[in-house]
Amino acid sequence: MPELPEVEYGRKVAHGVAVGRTVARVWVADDDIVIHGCTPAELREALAGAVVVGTGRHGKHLWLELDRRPWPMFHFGMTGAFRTPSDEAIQLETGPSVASGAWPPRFAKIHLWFDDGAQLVMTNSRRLGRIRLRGDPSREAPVSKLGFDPLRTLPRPEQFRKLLARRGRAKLKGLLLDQSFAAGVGNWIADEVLYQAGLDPRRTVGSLDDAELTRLRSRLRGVIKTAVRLDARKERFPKSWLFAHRWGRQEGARTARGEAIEFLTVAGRTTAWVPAAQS
DNA sequence: CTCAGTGTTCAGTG
DNA sequence: TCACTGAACACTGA
Repeated sequence: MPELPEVEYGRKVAHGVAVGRTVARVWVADDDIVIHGCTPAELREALAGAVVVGTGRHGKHLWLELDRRPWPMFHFGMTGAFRTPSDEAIQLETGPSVASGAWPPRFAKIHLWFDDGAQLVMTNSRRLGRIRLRGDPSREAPVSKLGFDPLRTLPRPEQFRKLLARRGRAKLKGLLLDQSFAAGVGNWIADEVLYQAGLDPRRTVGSLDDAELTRLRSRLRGVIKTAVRLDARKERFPKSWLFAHRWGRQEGARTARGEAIEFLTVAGRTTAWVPAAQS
């Protein structure tokens, strides 16, 4: 479920392992779905011998900055993660190979060795992730087509209002999931934000009054900041959140406050919400 | 065996 | 033009 906080954690892992180091060895999977728009050989050549000088992220995309172009960029899709040999840390991938701590992990798509012996692997079991090469990731598609990144550049209230003015007919859930509006929000963040803001996911943007609009913006920031601060470790998320109680679509599921959780399909996605708290 | 669920894109509809 | 729906993508795990 990599949404913005999980991807930001991936960036942090990559930053710690790679920045300031030279790529000593590269292995790339023979996978022409995940390796997208270039060949495995081109990806290897771009990386081999390069110095990693930084990392970047926008929404759910992240990339390594090298001392030469092009740069590799990564999207985890529904199941990807960055792994290191020692990380019992965050398990974005699930399954027996992860539990067993096998190294290199199953579903490895790219494996980097650095000059100090550190390693970094991107896994992607369901192959909806992508690895691309870009001359300037932040200024080219797909990143250039995305909206604001709520962690780095959440618009001021006035600008936020302007962005919403053009989307009056959109449902709130659909708006939040639209990557050209807010990059990095996925299904659980959208539901969490709407729960905390007390808004029905089926409401339209145009129906919001000023107070509701302020709550939406403020909870968007709050949920993402908290999840990022906790390194996307879900077991550490506040128990007051909808998050901990929504999984499994359990009949009779309730929040920590005892409110009934119900499920809908909105904007094509399973939506958990709390009728007693959202209107 | 079936099916839900993750994120994204695209074709078709209103 | 905008937004929605459903399908497709690939795969695991319940």
